[in-house]
Amino acid sequence: MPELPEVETVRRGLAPAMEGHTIARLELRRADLRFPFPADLSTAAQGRRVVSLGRRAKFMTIDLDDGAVIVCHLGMSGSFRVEGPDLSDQPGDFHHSRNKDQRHDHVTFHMAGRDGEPSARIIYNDPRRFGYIQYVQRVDFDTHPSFALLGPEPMGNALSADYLAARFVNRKTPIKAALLDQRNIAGLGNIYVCEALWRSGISPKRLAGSLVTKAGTPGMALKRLVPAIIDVIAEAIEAGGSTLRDHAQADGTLGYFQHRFAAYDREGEACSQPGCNGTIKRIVQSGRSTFYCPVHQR
DNA sequence: CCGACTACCTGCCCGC
DNA sequence: TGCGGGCAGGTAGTCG
Repeated sequence: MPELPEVETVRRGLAPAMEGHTIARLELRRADLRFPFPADLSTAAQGRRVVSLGRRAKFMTIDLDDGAVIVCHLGMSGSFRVEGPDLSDQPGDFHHSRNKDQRHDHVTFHMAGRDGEPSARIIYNDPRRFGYIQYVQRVDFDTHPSFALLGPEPMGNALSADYLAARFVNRKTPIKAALLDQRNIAGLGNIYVCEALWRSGISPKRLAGSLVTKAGTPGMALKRLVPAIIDVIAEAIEAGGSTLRDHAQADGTLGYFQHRFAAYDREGEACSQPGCNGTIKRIVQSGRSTFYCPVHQR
């Protein structure tokens, strides 16, 4: 699930329970996820106050009061939920997760408020364990190997048609793959790439370089693509936020908003682009499903 | 250097 | 009802 909008939704949902609170204990219930946990992570985090929750691309960042940052990537199946502080003791506790298999609860942040009393538990669940946690110093973040090569944020000032033209010129990879490459633009995943291409009427099979003119400037399609990316991400964050509020009340689980996508997972359905009589098709590119309309995406 | 493929892991859904 | 195959929102490593 987690692409940029989902991570942002998770960040917003966790902020009230973490920002300004102290990590009384960081419980690691296994030695690794995708990678081993950083050595001494629990010790380093214990007693630290969370200054702020942030996000870079699909990474959520937990800034601590000593200048360190705990960086979380949710992989394919990672999610967080908020419990407590003591609701699990209540009979018929509806806050207890009904949808998550607790065998896959791998990490728990035991939080405490300013008074030192337990305030909440932030639980990371990840069945496939493709997620991972890193521990870096804030001053090193931008030059850290894991983050230095990340492209611009879709919602940031650095993203422009001119920028993408410079990245895509002469590139022979399909635009679908180019947009999934986090070095070109950071935060998009399979769903939102499909959606942005559908909105901008660009075939996912088109080579990235074909969106750039001979003069090296953005072609018309590339000029459409940038606002399509910005809009679809902004709308997804908005939708995630609204659904998050509902879900937080239901069972405390964060980050699984449901959205009706225009192309993704709609194989065989009529294209909903006004005036288009196409049918959504599924193809495989680089081993991953692409959904698109062959009629209006050229 | 570039692009495609594979592996990592579990759960779920579908067809037989 | 059980079982095998395919597929899933991501990315790092390998291979040609």
